[in-house]
Amino acid sequence: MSRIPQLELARFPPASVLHTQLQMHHQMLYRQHNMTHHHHHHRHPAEELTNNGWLLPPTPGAGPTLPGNVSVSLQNAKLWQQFHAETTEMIITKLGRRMFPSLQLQIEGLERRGRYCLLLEVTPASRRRHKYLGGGGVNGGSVNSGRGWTTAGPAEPQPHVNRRVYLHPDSPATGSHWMQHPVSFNKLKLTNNAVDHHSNVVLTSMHKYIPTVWIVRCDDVSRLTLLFTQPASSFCFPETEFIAVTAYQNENITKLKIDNNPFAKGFRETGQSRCKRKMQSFDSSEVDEDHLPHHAGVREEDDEENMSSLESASNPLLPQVFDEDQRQRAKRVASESGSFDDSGVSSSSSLADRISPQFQLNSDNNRKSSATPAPFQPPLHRPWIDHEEENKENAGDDGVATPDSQSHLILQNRHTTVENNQSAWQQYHNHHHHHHQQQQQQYPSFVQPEVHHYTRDVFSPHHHHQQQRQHFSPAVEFARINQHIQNHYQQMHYGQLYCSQISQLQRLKNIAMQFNSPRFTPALTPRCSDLSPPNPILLPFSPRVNKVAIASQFDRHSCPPLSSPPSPSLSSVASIDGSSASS
Amino acid sequence: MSRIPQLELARFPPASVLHTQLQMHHQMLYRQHNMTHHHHHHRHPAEELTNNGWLLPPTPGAGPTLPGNVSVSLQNAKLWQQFHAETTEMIITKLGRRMFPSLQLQIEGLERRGRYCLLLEVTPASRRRHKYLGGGGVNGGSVNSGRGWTTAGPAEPQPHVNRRVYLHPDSPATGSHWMQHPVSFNKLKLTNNAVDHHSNVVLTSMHKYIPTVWIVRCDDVSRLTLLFTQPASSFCFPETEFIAVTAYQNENITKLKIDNNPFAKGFRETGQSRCKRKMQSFDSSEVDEDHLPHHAGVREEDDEENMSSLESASNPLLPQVFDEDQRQRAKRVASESGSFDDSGVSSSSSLADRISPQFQLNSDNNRKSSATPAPFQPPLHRPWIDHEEENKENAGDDGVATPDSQSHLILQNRHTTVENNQSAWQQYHNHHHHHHQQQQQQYPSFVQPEVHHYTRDVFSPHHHHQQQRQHFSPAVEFARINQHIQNHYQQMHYGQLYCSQISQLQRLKNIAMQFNSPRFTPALTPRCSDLSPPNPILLPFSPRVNKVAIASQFDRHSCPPLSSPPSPSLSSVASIDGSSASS
DNA sequence: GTGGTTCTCACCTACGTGGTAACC
DNA sequence: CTGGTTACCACGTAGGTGAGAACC
Repeated sequence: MSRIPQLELARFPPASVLHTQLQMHHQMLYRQHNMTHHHHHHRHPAEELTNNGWLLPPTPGAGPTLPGNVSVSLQNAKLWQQFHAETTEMIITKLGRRMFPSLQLQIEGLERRGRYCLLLEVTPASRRRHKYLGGGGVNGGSVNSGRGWTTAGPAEPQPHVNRRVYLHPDSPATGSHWMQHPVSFNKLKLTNNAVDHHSNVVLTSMHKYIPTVWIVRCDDVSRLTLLFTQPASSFCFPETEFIAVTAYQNENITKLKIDNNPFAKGFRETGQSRCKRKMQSFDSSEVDEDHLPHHAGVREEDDEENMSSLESASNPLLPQVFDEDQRQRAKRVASESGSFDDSGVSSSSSLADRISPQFQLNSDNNRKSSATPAPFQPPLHRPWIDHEEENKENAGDDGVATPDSQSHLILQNRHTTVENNQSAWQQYHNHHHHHHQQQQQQYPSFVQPEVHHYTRDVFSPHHHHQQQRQHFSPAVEFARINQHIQNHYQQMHYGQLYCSQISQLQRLKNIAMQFNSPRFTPALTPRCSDLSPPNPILLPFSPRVNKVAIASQFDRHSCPPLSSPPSPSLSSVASIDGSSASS
Repeated sequence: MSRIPQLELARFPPASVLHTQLQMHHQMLYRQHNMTHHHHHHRHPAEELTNNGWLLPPTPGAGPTLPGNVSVSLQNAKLWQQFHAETTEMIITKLGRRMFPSLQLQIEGLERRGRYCLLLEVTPASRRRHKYLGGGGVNGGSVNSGRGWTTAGPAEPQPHVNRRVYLHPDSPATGSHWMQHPVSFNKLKLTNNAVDHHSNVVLTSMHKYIPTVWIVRCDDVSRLTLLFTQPASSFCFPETEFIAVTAYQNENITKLKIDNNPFAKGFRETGQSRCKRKMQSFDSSEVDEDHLPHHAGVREEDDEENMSSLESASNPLLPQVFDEDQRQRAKRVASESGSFDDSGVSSSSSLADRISPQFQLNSDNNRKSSATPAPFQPPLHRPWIDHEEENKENAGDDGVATPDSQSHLILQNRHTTVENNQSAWQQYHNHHHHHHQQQQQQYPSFVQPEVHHYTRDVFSPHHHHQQQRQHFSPAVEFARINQHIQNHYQQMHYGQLYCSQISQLQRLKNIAMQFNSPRFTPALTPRCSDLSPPNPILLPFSPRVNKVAIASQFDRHSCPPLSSPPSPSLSSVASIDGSSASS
């Protein structure tokens, strides 16, 4: 671990700076939800700042008052930071693969009797395609110069938001429910199957993403038809950024996964696994298939992680050892049948604290070596991208941000017509032809008209890397979510989604269709994710697993100042305090 | 199978005859939901028939109009009938055990956009305790005279309704959702743990029950506080009656379970199970532990059932063999991760049709032999029962039916005070002392005041065995359900229940508490379940697995005539038609 | 000892892992 | 050929079975 830091390319996206303005813009959008077609073509939401409506309380009768402070903290932040130090990778498969470090959040500040929906949007975190260099180790040798992630050309068009969003199965639930115990998103699955019918999040391989959690208040069920008038907050944690891959590139990531994911215990070196992992292959890449002893430095890590793996060993006497409440509390973190996942991990971290603190507590030291991304790689030859770009302009996108625009968050509102979407879909179809991806028979049913309207987004990746930020979601955000849910509902069954939510969002969808789909498409900062700040922003993270991370204000009446949004480093520092930091 | 029919005691409970009156009574209750305390002390609901309010349409603005016809059919009726021919037994354990033939229902007639809750209440189906004679086979011999289920004394006090009710995890959902695919209750678990915290259904061993499905309309979420004003229908299927046991008594039941439940494949004789089952022990009960060859007659059954077991063998190529939609449809019946369960069984039935039709199609022929129950067994010495009966009267129960009253359905409304419930709880506590059941440390927390009000019922078993019947649930029915849900919600977590439901029912609970818990406690017909009719009422069942069973009208404005409720045999005959029979 | 309950076990389903090789 | 994707596999976790012994 301490041997390769300067080769790893851990990236810390700087936060988008005008998040507060976006927030205001959203609020204004909500006030204008008069079911009539209206369009905003402001390239800069700063134009909306003169609207002082956002300082007013909610429209009378629009719902109960908001809670004062809502804070979200990443329970398994330490584990995420370990992965982030190596540039997290997440496997995506056709049938869907879970994220291994799953988002496990401790939520505070909600109204106990209020009702909320929790959503996780996997937001594109880079405008660039990514590439791993020197992955296999063509020649044996401990130097491994040039290994790491670089960028390669512009990003491919991303699936629409409603294909990248996941509604927490408990939604909607009371604030008491969400705050009672950590909320786990471990059931979420990532896929690269564009026609996925399982409500999995559809991503593109070799692209960078960051999970974004949405908390949407939907308290008064009698007012669910006006759900988009309800406030919502979004939270994301920089250390949860990851690159979607179909096969692991960095073997250190593989090692971390094996040593921390209980489902991968079969590959741990402690156990009698059928085939020893291909780890420690940096000295001899062709002979490593045997049970070669490895260097002492690497063994240190193995030992500590093997120790941690013991933490999640199954104990058949558990039901007898613990009393009922304890069992439930333990199961609570594991989230139903979802394996120990990170709960075993969190305990493993505390165990490893005692054994090898330099790995657990000095992850920032390791992270100081993350550097040297190549901001402008020659783009790969992907003609469908160029083709896409051409037609994108033909589709009448009037709010698309320029590729290298500053980190302004731009609201984009288009006249979304069936024709436009059809052409976009056709391009998508061609794109798949280029990629030789499967052309499945479900595809025609997927292009049914109602799916048309909200299933394709012509490359407008969202990006809001700020912690401690909140804003209100526009109507179409939920219309897309609804579409996603609707697909899932009709295709899936007794699974993770529940019709209560569907029925509620169905109404919203109908309204939002009259709304004619204004878009929420903030532009990206130029290579926001490809340029790592010299000072790692994760440094101030607390060493404790619990109550690490992010806190956020959640009060409409006391929004942060518009003119001076906190810098990324500031918001990261605020996360040190653990809860309800006000900066 | 054809060798032992005269020894089996399959029972077919005659339907309660005054179900229609109960229906009217319920409707009247709904009109009186004025949030004030009001009490009905009518021992015979016939007194309510003069109230013509039930013929009126719903109170204006009380909700959308009802759908015309709602029909529910038992998808896996054939499997249930196989078990019912041997008197179905269900294992109950401390931690909860699934029902093996689980209720899998095809629902029709709902409004696609309407919202409904589905609940399963495991209703006591007998006033008697039950006992199996000659279970182990004390002496080897193929005669086995006297084997079978008999009754032994009165039933023990039953857990309260809210401990015997299970909310389908999908609730609430749209009619479209419920009708889109069969609804499976395979996640339901039965327990004998009176202090169960897992929302399992609490039953008493050696007692007879029948599952009752409730469909409750909760369409307008803005009116959920008046949920009990919404209409509800209940359906039950006589062949789903079962006796709760802690260990199987009838080895033929064991055989059926092993041969049809995929999770019990390890005990099938086809496979190389570690220990061959103790089946075919009727000729040599002490030597049967070995791999004895058995009679040809029995082998016929084994062959057909082993063949059927092949149907549910796992196919690793399934994702490739089926397309996406087919895979989902197949998984749909299996209900998420709930094993093949009866879906493999339904196919096995069709397979067995070709091989041994006399077992599949002529189950009524087998059933003609079910007979000779002992209607008046000398009651066992169970002093806590007598103690319970004594205090039951002291508790001020003015609406309790006499033990041998006719099959009138009696609505019981009591001044439910905390004192009364406390005494009832104390008796329950004593009862458990007598039985040497576990006194767990959760017990004190379970007796918290709010739990007090709705968790104890002083022996008022419900009984409505009619098919094709529908009635409206009173407020307290849902208050109890809500209590059940509330317990589950606080004790469980990411599991089967969802806070949407809890939040909605929480409001109802608060209202229902002002309502002061009127009770819905129809009396039982004398030995309704212990006396089998000479002609098996299951005879008219359709041989097809799909669309067998029950249909029911669901229209407030066209209720069945009051004076002449259909006889049990009539309603059973109506089930032949498969759908929307009008008796 | 009897009758019923509980615990443990081997065996199964279901599914989450990364490795591997085939595939394109 | 390269680089990325896919299918399959052994090996885990998690949990649903009845048998059988232990228990009361």
